[in-house]
Amino acid sequence: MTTPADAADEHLVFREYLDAVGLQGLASAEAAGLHTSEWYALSLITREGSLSSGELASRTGLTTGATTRLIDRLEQAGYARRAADPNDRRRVIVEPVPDALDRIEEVVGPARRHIAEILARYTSEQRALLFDYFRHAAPAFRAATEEIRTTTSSPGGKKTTRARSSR
Amino acid sequence: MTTPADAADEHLVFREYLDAVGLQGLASAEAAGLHTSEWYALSLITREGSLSSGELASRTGLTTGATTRLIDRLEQAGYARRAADPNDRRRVIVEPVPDALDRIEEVVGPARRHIAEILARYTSEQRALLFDYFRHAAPAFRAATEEIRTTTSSPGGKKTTRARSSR
DNA sequence: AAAGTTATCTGCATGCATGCAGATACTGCG
DNA sequence: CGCAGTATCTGCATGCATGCAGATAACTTT
Repeated sequence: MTTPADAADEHLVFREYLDAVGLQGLASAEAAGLHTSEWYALSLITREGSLSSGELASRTGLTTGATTRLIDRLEQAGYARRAADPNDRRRVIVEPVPDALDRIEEVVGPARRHIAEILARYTSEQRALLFDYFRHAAPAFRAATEEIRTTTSSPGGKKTTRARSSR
Repeated sequence: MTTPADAADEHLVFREYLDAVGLQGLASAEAAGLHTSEWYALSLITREGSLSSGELASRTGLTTGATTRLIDRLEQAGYARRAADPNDRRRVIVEPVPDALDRIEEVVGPARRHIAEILARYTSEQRALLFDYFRHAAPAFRAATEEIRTTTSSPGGKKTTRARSSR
């Protein structure tokens, strides 16, 4: 039965929470040597298992050229690797390097430890509820991310540096 | 009574949650036209109320020169403004522009809406618990951020472009 | 009031992600 | 087999955040 004052408070609390988590993510990414595009791409190929270069381009919203360089960086950093598509030798399949995810786990370590301390003060039932929230919130955040990205980026359509059919 | 299997599951769930939230933050920042340093700086001055240019430099880990440009960008984007320090006319005090925070609220809107849907499915008591978590987790994430930043950045000490006293 | 110290700003250079356009390699259809 | 379409890569150019070092202004001490 939240009173209006509580509602405003909840608003602020959530705002600060988002800010803090986002900042932590940013710091982790920086520590891992990952920029926005790289993190996004790595998250994509990790969740999908693997993606072709072109698919990665359209999902990230980058041109195919920029995506090639993006894959170069991910590969050089050891987070991903190129593989050949047996059915179509033009295509390049990008997949995450398993060990690399452990390296990311390292940079996320501080956050995990600090949060573990917080979680330790709750009962098992309460923890279960929190993890239930985490489980449901993750897709919600991903949906929000997509919404933001599609709203922001020009809907005109990506230049994909395709062979110019005109002429 | 979490079984080992559950523990591993919790690990993964939390990992995905962090990834999703971080990505959302990244997308929001991009939509707001804020880069890492800018977001961090804006978060700092918002929480502190105001900060001098030099303090901002040391807190962000940037040189004073880079901080000047950082403030330029924040000011031009309308997120912050410069104010004079009445006690020391050399100093520049940076403070957030109140209205600007509303603009950030906009880009965070999608996340807030999606999460609101999730939260709506819990009881008041459960929501209270979740917000209790948010309240405690925010400082924990900030601590983790500091830990990551200080661990990563070279501990040698920042070049602050100060008058080189040494010779 | 002169000298030294401190706070911020500015010019220059660098590194880097990205877009664009052409190049290359491969597929599939006729 | 040849040709059109497709997937990825590469060279060039651009924009931008940052570091570095000097410049400027203001405070502090004696």
